[in-house]
Amino acid sequence: MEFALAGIRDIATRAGASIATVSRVINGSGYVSPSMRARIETVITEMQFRPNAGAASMRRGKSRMVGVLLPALDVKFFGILAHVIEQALFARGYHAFICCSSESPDREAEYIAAMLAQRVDGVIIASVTSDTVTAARLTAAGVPIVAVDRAIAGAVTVKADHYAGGRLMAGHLLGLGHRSIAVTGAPEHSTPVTERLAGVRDALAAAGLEPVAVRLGDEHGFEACRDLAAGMLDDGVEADAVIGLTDLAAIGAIHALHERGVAVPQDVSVIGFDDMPMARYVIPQLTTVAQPIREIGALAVEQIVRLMTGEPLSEEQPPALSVIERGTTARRPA
Amino acid sequence: MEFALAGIRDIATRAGASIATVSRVINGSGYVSPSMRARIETVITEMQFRPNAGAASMRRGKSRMVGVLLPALDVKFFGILAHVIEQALFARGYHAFICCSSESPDREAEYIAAMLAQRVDGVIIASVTSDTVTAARLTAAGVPIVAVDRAIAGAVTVKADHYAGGRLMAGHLLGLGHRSIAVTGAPEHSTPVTERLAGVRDALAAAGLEPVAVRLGDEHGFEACRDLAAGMLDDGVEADAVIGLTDLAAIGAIHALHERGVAVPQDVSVIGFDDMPMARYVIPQLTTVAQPIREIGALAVEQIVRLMTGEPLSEEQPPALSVIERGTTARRPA
DNA sequence: TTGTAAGCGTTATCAG
DNA sequence: CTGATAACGCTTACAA
Repeated sequence: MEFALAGIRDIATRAGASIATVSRVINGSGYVSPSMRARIETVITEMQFRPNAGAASMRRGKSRMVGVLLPALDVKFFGILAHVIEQALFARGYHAFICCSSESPDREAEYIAAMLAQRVDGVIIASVTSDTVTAARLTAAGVPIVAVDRAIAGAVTVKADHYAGGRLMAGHLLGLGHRSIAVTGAPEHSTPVTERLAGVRDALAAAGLEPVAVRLGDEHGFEACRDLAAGMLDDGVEADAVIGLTDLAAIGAIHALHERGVAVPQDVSVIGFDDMPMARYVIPQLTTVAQPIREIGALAVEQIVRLMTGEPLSEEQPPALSVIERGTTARRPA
Repeated sequence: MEFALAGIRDIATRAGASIATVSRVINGSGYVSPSMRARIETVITEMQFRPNAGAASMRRGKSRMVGVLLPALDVKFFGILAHVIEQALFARGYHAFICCSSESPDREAEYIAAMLAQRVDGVIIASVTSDTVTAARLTAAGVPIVAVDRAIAGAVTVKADHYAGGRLMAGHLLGLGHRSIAVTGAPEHSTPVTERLAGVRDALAAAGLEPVAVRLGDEHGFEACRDLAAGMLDDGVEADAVIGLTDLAAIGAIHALHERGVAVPQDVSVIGFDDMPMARYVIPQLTTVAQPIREIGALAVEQIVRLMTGEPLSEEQPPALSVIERGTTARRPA
């Protein structure tokens, strides 16, 4: 015996009130006498009543739901980001509609359509494509949007300064006396990765240097990253330090190095980027540049909420990146 | 100049048709003459029309949305699970409403309420509490439910056989000649962890043994796991092998061991559980018991869809667990 | 302080 | 083959 969820009418009848009054107590709007309110509240809990969000949204023109479109959830970085955003949204009374584009532009477009259909009040997105069209689609519909981690031209963007992060990685190695620096990273077409690389190149150039090798790949899994570094090593590249454009790329490099009998950091230093938990799993633990991911998520939520409520944007910026010195970097052997 | 999204009426007027006809082409239901259909479709794309899902759901009594309630997204296991489930659901025409209970029963209840409000057609849940009340809440409302990873009494459950996994871990070590086996793991109150422990104990008992130590904790982060093992070692526990009830617990143990100058696997063997990507990050790579997480997610979706559509349940079971032998286990030194 | 009634944007049932 | 029209469950003026 399965019952349809109770409706506002059922509550009204059972409590001997009108649906308007019930609505008032649900939303805490307008006056309701204490006795009436008590009676209605009792019935509501008795009948396990939950106002139909779809109906409310339709009537109200607001869904209190925000779309969150990320490339993946099974990639640690985005898993954390999704988690932070979801929790922050919830704390402010919004629900997250989380979707994974799987790095596919088509998929991304389909999800944008779904979000439009759900009448989300706003969207937080780490867009696969840096083109403006998906953003335009949303803005045309009057849906505010904030880009996270990956910028979108013309949209409010919350992200770390990956370029600066690149400079930090190179700078740290340079400060340790390294001069022959190789770079590996993936996925190749991700803008954050590209920006970090640019930072690395510029910092090196400022010292009159350039990378002894740069190896980028599309696959960003562990095996792929290790193979990327392995290929480089087997091609005879001689480096006294390697920069992983992500922590995983760095860890892959460590494995490739280890398999070839070169000691980290005694023979070669390795530095990563992100400071994901995995950075501490390897022995010695990975030196890396920490990205303030939780603050980024929180700020993205702050901005979308302001956009949705019409408040002025926050001037706040995510905290700067910083080098976390651990065990995989050392002064260049003399 | 921001426009409200177009409605079905706008389309109807602009195409010189009735809303009923427009509805027909949207849903592909009933007959519509080709010419009319073409005209309407043009207008729909021109105006970027997206039918309001809330309204449709209200009218239809089906939202094509399923709630997915997990303890977290920033824990790799659940990140992967969420990803798999989301993609599988999407492929079948459903949208996922993903929520994180953060291991809090109260939070879980709030999300159940939210899902009820969204009128989800079904729920997939890895429940924090093994009690039946949250499930009952859903079933009372006629919402089908499938439990994933963590069983719920009376509900369709899709999970690995953690108990068997525990036996596998112990069995592998026993087969290698180890006799003094210690166990660490977290979070302590998670049923999968508890079940694995039971499997370990039983397999050991069958060999006339019992763990030389069992250290469980609530925190399941890296530091916490390492400290757990460190405490055990510092208390003078002598083991020739340690079982990590999760990969992270195992990795924490490896670090604790390493810090104390004991070599893995020469002096002590270590085995984990889950076969998360992290198992391959450590050197040597972690021997572990692989859990068929993607298949579990896919099967959970299969079952909830059957429940929602009234089809009989699938008899299929998730594939069995298996030991992935890598570098952290070795025969007991003579 | 509470009730009546008019929608919100769809879908589905009838007629035509 | 197409068009009125009645719900669906709620919020919100406007009355009482």
